[in-house]
Amino acid sequence: MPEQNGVEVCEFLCAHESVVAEVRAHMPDEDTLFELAEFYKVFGDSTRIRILTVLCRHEMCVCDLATILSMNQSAISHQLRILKQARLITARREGKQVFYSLADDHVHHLLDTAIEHLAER
Amino acid sequence: MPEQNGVEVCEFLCAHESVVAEVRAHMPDEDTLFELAEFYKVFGDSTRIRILTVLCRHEMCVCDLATILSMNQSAISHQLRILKQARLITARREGKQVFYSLADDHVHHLLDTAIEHLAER
DNA sequence: TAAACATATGAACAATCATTCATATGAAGG
DNA sequence: CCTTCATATGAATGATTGTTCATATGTTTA
Repeated sequence: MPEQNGVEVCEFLCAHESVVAEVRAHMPDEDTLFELAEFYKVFGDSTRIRILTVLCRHEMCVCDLATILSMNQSAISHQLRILKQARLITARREGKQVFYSLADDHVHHLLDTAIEHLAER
Repeated sequence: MPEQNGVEVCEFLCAHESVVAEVRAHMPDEDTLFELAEFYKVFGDSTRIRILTVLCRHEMCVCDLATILSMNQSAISHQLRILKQARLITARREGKQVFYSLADDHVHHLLDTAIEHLAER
């Protein structure tokens, strides 16, 4: 049994009191952790990952994205909106078309390392 | 209008053919991108992020986690299973209790940088 | 071995979310 | 202006998922 200041067994809910207290004191605030989860959630969809991967190579208009990913225009537009709200991509209108690209090098780098990481597995 | 090998307007679905062809040729395969999305999906839930944040500081048994996060034991157990399947955490049984901890330093580092990154915003 | 305790798990439910369909907005060209 | 084309968006739908409840598994102790 690991001892933590002599407290080793459950009290009410089996709490190792001192450890619980210590961890609680150092927890980042709820809002930050929620935001963090929301940020990851955006990456947690294969359509959005595919869009980002494409934009990693080249800026792209909506219908080209739809062609490449074999999905209809509406679905792509909806996902682009989510990516834009998360500030991962930016839009540039040129006549009738709208060209999307990665928001900054940081997103680019984030994607590159993620793909590398997967390749290593 | 940006020109791509002279093709600048939509054909069937407004495709800038050469760019589409070039991007298609360099796309990582679907399975890899799907896996990547699945990986991020695990981080895309605030309960799981909170669990990981706690384990970042200290290994922890299930009921202590439940206490800290003010959730019932079953909910925690379900989420721990998901984190374990994703190889983000490992379990160590000690008598009646099971202690969970981060799988390796890589996960630890990944979390630290993520929280840092959010703080900067 | 029976009881108590910590954890795991299956089923059910509610909530969230991605996609589709229909339609609206906004720009270019006749 | 009216039409055509590219994109955006609201509503509806089907699928996925987090949590809860009830219960099972596995371990210790009386």
